[in-house]
Amino acid sequence: MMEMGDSNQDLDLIDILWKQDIDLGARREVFDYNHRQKEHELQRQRQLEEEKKLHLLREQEKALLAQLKLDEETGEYIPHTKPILPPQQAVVSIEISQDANFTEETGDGMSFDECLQLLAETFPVGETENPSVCMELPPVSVYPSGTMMPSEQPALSPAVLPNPLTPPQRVTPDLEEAWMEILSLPELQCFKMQVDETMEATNFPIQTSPQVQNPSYPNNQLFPNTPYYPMPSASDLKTKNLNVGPGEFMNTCDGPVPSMAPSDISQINVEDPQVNPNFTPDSFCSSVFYPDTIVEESSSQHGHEESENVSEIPSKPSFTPMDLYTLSPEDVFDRSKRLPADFPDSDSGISTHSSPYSSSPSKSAYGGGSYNFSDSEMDDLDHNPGSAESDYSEMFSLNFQPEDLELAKPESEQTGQCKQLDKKPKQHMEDPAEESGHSGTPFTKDKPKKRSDVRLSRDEQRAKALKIPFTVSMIINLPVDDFNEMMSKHELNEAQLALVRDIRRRGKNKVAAQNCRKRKMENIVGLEHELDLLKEEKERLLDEKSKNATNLKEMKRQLNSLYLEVFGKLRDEKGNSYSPSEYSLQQSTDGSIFLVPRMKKTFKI
DNA sequence: CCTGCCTGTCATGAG
DNA sequence: TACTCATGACAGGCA
Repeated sequence: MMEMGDSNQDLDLIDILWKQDIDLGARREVFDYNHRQKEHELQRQRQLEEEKKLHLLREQEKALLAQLKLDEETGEYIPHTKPILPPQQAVVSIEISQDANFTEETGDGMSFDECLQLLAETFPVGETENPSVCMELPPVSVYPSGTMMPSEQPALSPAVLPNPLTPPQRVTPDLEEAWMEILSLPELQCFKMQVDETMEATNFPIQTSPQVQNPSYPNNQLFPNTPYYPMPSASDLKTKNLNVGPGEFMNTCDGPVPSMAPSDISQINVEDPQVNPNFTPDSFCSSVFYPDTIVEESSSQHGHEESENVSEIPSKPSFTPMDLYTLSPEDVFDRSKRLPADFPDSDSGISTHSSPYSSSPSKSAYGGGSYNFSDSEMDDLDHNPGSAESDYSEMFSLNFQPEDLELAKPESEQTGQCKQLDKKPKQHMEDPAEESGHSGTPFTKDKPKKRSDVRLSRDEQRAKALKIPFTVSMIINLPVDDFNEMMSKHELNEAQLALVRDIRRRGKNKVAAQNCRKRKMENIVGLEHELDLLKEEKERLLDEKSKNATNLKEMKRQLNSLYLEVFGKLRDEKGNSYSPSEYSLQQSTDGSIFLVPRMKKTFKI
């Protein structure tokens, strides 16, 4: 019912517009011809309206009967036991429901074929012999092929179209309005809605900003609202924008979708997903760098290990025999207390197990007693005056008391004490000459002492050999100022100074190397994780691209069908249809629709 | 004995 | 300028 009213209003409006065209000087014969068609059209519309009214009445009767119950005794229809609406109200409700259904159909739920069918029903003329489509569709202007507007021309304004021979018959504004109304009818709106839905379903960014639209194609003024497809070739885009005939629709799937529809359709701006700058930047960027978990783990690990160091730093040096050997107790205590606060080695955490803090004291007690001078650098010491070894056994008392060790070691180290104890025979095995009759077989299954421990002991032994009055841990880990202060308190010769500097350098470099390797491993792990994320992202994007391509193809197919449908309804003044191979529909900047001949190479003025 | 891994050390450049 | 740190390269130990 409402549809009928709208259609009638539209037809009346078109009629009025045509009458205005008469005033504007439209040719008489055209009007008369169209007027006859118009009357015929109105007659058909009335017939359809009557049929629909009859159908509606029948539906109402059915509905009423459905709400009544046949009284078997009297043979009469009586209302149902359940409350029902009064007949008049029921009719209204039925109408509403039907309207609702119709609205649904013309809305989102309407298929494209239904839209076309509605279009055909609303404009049934011009199907075969009836060329009265000119009544509904504006008498499109026919441009000579030579005036096909190349993209270089500023605009498709008929006023500036240069052809004195056959000046383009500009569609009058009223006719334009009628044309726009036709294109904006619900029958065509459904197509727009379908296009919108398709766009939304494909997650295409819809841009309406004029600055963004067609930024690289300033000459594309023939279709200013043409959806912007960042396609590889701009020139290709230009040419295809000018030729929007139906033949190109299916052949230009990679090209722009021509916009011969009203601007509301053409406002859709489709960007190539591959070029889409909005392509999940956040997630991607967040995945580019190390995951937070890794960073947190690393930092927490560092913090934890630093705390371990903090816990163990104060206790270690104070009970080292070297300290007792050279430093006064209060001096050692003060330095040890100061260590955790201003300990500069922020990356020392990685080497908890092998850092001088953990290894130096115990190794001094155990490994130090092994006299393992296998390192070539220690050869000189080996050949050196036995004072070194004697002093060593003297200072790092072989009669070491376990209680002292436990006091000197942090709890974390104490747990591995047995392991450390087991390493001692291994050192003896490494140097059979030093074996004192102990059988190494019972300890062979135990893990031998680490090289770092051996190296530490070497440095310690060297320091001991040169009578360096500091612990290796202090030499390595003291801040520069404290280290210099400590050095200044003792008169050291060149050899001692060089050794102290080497010990400090090697110790710090060892920790640095450990941290460097740890970071390298973390980088590898992080990159592997990032690689996995990127693979997943690639998979997802490929899937999305495939879906988008499918949707775009379907959309172009529908657009092509609609184009052909609309084009097929166009008639010239004689009622003949235009050939899609010779003409094409184009839209100018102001939304006007033109029927433009296709470019012919052999054009002559 | 060979090989791969781990670790320490050196050299070097950057801060 | 000295120092510290990071890192590649090399070598030794070990399974």
